[in-house]
Amino acid sequence: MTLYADVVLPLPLDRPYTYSVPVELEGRAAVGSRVLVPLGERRLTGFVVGLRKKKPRISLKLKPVAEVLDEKPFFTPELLAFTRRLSRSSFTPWGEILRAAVPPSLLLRTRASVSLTPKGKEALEQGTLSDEERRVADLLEPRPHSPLYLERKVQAKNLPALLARMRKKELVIVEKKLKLVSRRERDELSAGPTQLELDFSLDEGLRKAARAILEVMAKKAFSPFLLFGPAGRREAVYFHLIREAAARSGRVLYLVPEISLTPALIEKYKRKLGDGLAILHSRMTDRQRELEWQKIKERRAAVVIGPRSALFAPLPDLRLVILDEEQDETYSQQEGLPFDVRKAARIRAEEEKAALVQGSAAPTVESFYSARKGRFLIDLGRETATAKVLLLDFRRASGLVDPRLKRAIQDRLEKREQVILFFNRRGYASHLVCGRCGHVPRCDRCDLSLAYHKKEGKLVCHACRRSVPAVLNCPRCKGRLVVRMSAGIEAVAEELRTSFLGCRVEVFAADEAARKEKKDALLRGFERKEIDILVGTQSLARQPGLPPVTLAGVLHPEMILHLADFRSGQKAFLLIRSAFHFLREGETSEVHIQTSAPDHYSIREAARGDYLGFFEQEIRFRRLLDYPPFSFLAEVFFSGENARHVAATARMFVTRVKDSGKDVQVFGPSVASMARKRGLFRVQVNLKTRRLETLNGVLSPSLKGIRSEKSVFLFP
DNA sequence: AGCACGCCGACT
DNA sequence: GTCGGCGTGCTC
Repeated sequence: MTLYADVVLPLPLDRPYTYSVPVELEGRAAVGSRVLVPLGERRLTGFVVGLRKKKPRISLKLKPVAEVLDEKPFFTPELLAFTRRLSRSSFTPWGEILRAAVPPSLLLRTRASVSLTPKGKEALEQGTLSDEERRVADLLEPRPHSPLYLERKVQAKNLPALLARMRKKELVIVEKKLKLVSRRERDELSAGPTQLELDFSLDEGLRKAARAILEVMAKKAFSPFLLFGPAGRREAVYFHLIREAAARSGRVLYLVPEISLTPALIEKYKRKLGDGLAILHSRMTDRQRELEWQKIKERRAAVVIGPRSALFAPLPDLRLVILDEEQDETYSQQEGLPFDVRKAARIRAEEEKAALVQGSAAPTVESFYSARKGRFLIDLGRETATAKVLLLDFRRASGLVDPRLKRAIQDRLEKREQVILFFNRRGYASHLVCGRCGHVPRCDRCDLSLAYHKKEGKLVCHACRRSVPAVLNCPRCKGRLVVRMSAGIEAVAEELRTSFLGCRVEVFAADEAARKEKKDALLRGFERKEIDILVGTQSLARQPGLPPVTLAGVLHPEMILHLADFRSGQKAFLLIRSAFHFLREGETSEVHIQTSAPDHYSIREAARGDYLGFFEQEIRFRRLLDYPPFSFLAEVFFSGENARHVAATARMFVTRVKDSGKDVQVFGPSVASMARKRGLFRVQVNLKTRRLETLNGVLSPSLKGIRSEKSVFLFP
């Protein structure tokens, strides 16, 4: 009786393919194995997700598995189940999730290689080739290349077709060669018990907080927790839990935002955790990643620290998943596969029957709400605030920077201290507007109004970063374009330079910092005290390793409140709180918040450092307007290069949702506010319901068969 | 993802 | 008339 294997391939396919298992491989093929299988002309690595004796009903003659690549299953059943559920919940094919989970070097596959035939060589010498053919032949004359390489090098519009023609004429041959795994000798490292040298003191309060979590870990059951409190105390609890887990040979996955994984932090963790620590992050080379994987699989790591990608760490016997800085926005809106790290961490913990410990000093409102309701909130207390906070009511002030803030800056400058100011708008003035017809120049790709950068005399699209020289006259009516004054960081910098002559002021924005050298130069300059005042957008707030200052200013955080986003209150709160992270410890440090909405609770409570105060009012607002967590919201994004195509897809999706007859409110489609990548059109559709089941019931069928790039984010 | 097939406009 | 653009569909 033949054995059949259901294999998930690392491609955007919606179901596994079935292969027969040759008798000689039967003993080695297991659920979770990597296998090399034929697909069309290619051979590639797939993952066995099921084995069965019965032949499936498809009438195809099944191809055999070519090779089993592992002695022991590559994925544990838990990890496999996790990726399957993640695939379902993120509407991403399982194979794509698996591909993202694995170091690329572990996915062998055939690679096409194009080489010139003797006949082709002859034709090249005799000059009987067409222009395009000759360019290809020139490249192939010294040695074969991959079609991809040719694609990059040859300026041909349709290279595959060109190659097909050349192949027909026998000018070239295309071979599929298997990229071999470099069977390096295994680094013979002792796989003995991992030694963690952990000795952390934990006061009685924290010890008590950790006890509930330890109980769950001992039972090997899933249970969520939210550690609410300052970073230092959270970390103390984490390390206590890690030590306890290690003592029972349990393993820990420790997720942090990408940004906070700085070399300094990695060093700190290494000091604390020693050899038993594995690190996974995006800047590693394939080889490094592979080595860390090996280490984790071979049980030589007790703790894995990393962002997003560490979610897939192949830890055996996982007892604890830590998700620190739970509120961090990059957990949901990062590049790559469209899933929310918070949701994914929960699924992983559920499948592994591990404890899930989320930590934050200012959790997302949804998370805090459910933690309190579900009684898994652990309050670690507040930090005693040392900094002085001033809320500057800007409604009657003039200029860009409040006179009171200016006096404070003056004071700091005299003491030779540095200042950081945050202002969440780039450039000089936001846009140009025609004085006659009211036309505003917009980006023809993103449809956003173009920002006017006075210094460079350019109009810049803040979504796709394209810029065009600023023009003086309206392209429509030839009327004169005037600057609509709404200042950005450049204007602020200019005002400060005027006010404080000889003062060194620099601006820091994501586009400004696009060139890494420039970004580094700015940061180093600030470190060396060559810059007195740094004015930056939100991207500066995400910059690790700046030297602490004694005065930080936040200008107009209320601008965030105008965003069409139900989380804007939380975002404003977090922006203000992020300024506090740049302060030097001590009573002389100050934060000034200059705002025209000093009475808004997000701003007032952020100034007071009162998360609970903020939460109570925000949750009231959410309930009033029926936003998450009191309703269920799906934000669906469609993107692609072809605007018409993207729009048509979105419209079809909306039609399907409306035709479903389900009780769902539909908002959109509308142009998404920010393009993630250059030149990609993004269209957004929001759905709102009272019941989660309704949302799930309508999303899958409505997205069925939509192959263009899409992402779905669910709230809460 | 690759890759083949098959259908319409512009040029050897 | 062919070339060559790209939308559509298939791969166990």
